[in-house]
Amino acid sequence: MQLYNTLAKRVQAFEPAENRTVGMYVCGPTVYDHLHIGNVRPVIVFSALRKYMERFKGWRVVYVQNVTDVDDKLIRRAAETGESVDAIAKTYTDAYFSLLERLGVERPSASPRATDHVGEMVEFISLLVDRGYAYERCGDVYFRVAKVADYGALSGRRLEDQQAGSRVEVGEDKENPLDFTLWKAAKPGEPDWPSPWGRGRPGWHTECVIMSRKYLGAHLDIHAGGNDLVFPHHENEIAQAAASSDAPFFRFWLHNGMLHMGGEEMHKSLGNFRYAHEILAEYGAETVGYFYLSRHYRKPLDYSADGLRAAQAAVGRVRRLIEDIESELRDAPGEATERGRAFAGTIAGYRARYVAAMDDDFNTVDAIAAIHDLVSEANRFRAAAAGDDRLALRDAVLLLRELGEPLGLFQEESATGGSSIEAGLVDLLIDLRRELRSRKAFDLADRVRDQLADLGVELKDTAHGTLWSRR
RNA sequence: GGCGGUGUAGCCAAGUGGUAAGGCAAGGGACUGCAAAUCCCUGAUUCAGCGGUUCGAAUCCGCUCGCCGCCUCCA
Repeated sequence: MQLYNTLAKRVQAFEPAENRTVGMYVCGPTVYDHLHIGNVRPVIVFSALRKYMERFKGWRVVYVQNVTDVDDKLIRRAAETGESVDAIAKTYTDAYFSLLERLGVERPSASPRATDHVGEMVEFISLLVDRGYAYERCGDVYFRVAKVADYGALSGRRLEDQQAGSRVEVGEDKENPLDFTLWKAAKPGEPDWPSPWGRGRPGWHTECVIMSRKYLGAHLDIHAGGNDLVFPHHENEIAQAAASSDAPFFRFWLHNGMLHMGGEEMHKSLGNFRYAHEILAEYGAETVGYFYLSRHYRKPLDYSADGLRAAQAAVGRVRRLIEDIESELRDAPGEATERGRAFAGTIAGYRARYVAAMDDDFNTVDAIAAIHDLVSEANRFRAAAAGDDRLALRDAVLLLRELGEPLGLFQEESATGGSSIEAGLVDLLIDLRRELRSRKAFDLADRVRDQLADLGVELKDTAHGTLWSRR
């Protein structure tokens, strides 16, 4: 498949480096608060990419996502609330995993925490100091940016330009304003660890270098995150990797666009944000997922209640088809007819379109369009076909579920199947109601339908029987 | 100042040289005891504006205008 590589600044063919195994590292949360709906975009997008690679490309994906559990924001939060940094980190790490579950997103293969790797980071920083790429000032250690020949290659900027118009404060004791902190001397009361430069804590950029190498080994295929991380975070990772070893670092760098609200980028500091768990509770995982994936992942996405409502309606259209067909045909016996086989051949074309779209820089928007065209095709067949020809509609449902799977869509079980008491009772009422309708006792028949609706069960009378679904 | 993104129907949104996908909303018709759903029909002579290249441009080039971002912690 083809993916846009920020490092190359163009779309390139992507293949796993070896053994059909893809190593993917996605920058994870700093656990000082709940995620807002902007933070959740890379979570949804890149886990969908992961699933697509697993299900449709036949690759094994090792998906590593760090948890940053020590940094300035956590320390500030601790000072504000009186809780310990550890307690805050635990609270929001748990909240994060709970959110993943409610989003229907698979857990990462590994979720290494920064605080579990401080020793390794100290060793790493020592190596950089030994090699002349880092220097100590008053207990802080800085990375010497000017020593890396192609610093700025990822973000497309040159050191000289940055210095000219830079807003960076020169203060501190940096040799160069762009030198970044590898190790911070601890102030009293802050979490700290021993190091050759005194007690302190690691800077942010180092953990990803250590952890990606440790957990992905040779499979440094893809490093992903929001495009606000291109500079300085990812640039600084690359610089450290180059300074520490000649071994190659990540080949592909993928970046998602920012979520906007009211035309501006969403930020905690701007106050224009909504918590992800609140939106999720309001609309459900399927609608939220559809909303994100109906816009190309590299472009900015504007949050809006209208957009979520449109997503909800669009998802409903597909789900209705699935529910109706399963309600009508799930237990129907019979073999595929000739006309049914022709239909199955037709819908295979939509699968091909979906794959082509997904392979083209993960164009979920076109992939979803193919799904909608498949739904239209199936609806037309459904409106026209009779008898055993209709059995082929089950193939459409299987295909919809297959195509929806990487996207986290259309996986929910219909309520109609199985042998639950509920299903049995609804079937019984439908049976009785059919009798009422045949005797033109429409007032009673309507009462059954209305009262079932109040209970959350929707009845639909069609030429092929009465169908039901749960609302 | 440096670097980058973006502007497509009422709304959302694909499409980067071959003659405008898809969704939502809206209107008309069919079907239906009614309802819901579904089907059919209705939409951009046109892709911010102007100019250029080309047999051909939403797509390439130039200029103008609007909006957003990175260069500082940030998904």
